[in-house]
Formats: sequence, C-alpha cells, structure tokens
Amino acid sequence: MKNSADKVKTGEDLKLDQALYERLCETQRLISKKVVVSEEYCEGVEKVAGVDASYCGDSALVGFTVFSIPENRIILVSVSTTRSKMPYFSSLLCFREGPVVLPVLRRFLAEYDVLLVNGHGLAHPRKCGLATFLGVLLKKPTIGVARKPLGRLDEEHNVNHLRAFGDRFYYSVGNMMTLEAAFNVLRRTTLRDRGLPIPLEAAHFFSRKALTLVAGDETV
DNA sequence: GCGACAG
DNA sequence: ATCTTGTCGC
Repeated sequence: MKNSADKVKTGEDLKLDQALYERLCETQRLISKKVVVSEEYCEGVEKVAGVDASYCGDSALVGFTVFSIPENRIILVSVSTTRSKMPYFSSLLCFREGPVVLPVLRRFLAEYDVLLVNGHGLAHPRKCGLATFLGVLLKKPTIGVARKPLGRLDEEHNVNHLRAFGDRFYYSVGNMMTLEAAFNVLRRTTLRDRGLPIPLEAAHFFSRKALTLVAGDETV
C-alpha cells in the first residue's frame, strides 16, 4: 500500500514529533557553534581516514580505512558491525550515522590526522552535517564529501561553505579545517580520473563487502 | 499524483 | 542508504 510513509523522509515529516525534531535541530545548532575553521591543524597531514556504513534493516556494517599519503597506500582497514533503530531524515543524517561510526573512529583516534566523511559539514541548513557532528565530538579535523548538495546551490549555507571538486563531488569544512586546506587533502587522496577520495572509496567497498558476507548468504 | 531533500 | 532490469556509454 502506498501512503505518506513511502515518500522520502525529511525534517518536515519528523515534525509529527515536534518535540524530538526541535531537540535534534537545537543540538545541531549548539554543535555548530563549536566548529573551528582554521588550517593550523592541517600542517603535515599524512594519514587520511575514511568511514562509511552500509545497512540491512537495523544492522549496520561500518568500513573504516586510513590512507597514508607519503606511502601512497592504505595502511589500516577495519570492518565492524553494530545496530541502530534511528531512521534517516534529510538534514538529520548525523543522528542516524553518527552513533554508528563513532566507536571505530574513537578506537583508532590516534591512527589518523584527518577524517573524510560521506555527507556534508558546514554546508548544511544548521551548519551541522555529519562531518561537522563527528569532527566536533572527536575534536578532529574532518571534511564533508557528498555527491549532491543539501538543498539548492543558491542557499546561504551552500554559497558560503560548499565547493565543487570538478564534476565529481562537493565538499565542505567539517571541523578544524578550511576549504583551502580541505582541497589540498582531497587532491592528494583522490584518483585523477574518477571516484571519491581513496579512503572513502575503500571504506565503502569494505562495508559493502561485509554486508554481502553477513546477509547475502541465504541466496543459493 | 509524482518528484524532490547528504546517506 | 536499499530495492532492482535493462540499457546507455566509454
């Protein structure tokens, strides 16, 4: 049967639960105030991490990788599983994906200098996309990378914070970063002709692979 | 009625 | 993100 539950969920839909929606938005505003826009933490960046999650119902498979720029190779790979009942709502992604990926990011906190995230950073209506959410909680430099903008390109948060990386993806500051420093990290971790930055491509690959190994076993 | 609105 | 066939393009 087709009803309103089939359409894409947005913050507007969550207003069915007005109190929760307002609480989450306020949390994002508070977090955004703690963002540090500076490149002082980006000197000598060598280890660039990427994180991504694949889902199967309440189950989530998290892929995490660290790419070494000087060694030009992936030096750390981690795949882990966890659960989450929080659904996805546009502009509230950090509350679905954040809790899912934080454990592995904390476990390897000393193993990376900068973290790349699938999602926006300051290029968000309340300046708190997933990359900013994670960057502030971890007190780590983060960069938001996304295939599509959140909202229209002429909206204020995009005009001020969103940049295009060729015709491949968009990026914005997550935390402890500037757009210029972010570009320098991205250009050194992205293949010349295709795809997202290597740490994210790899993290996605491993999380997907883990998902098929865990759930794709019952189809013979 | 359908589409759009990170993943 | 995930569900899914054929199909367009390099």
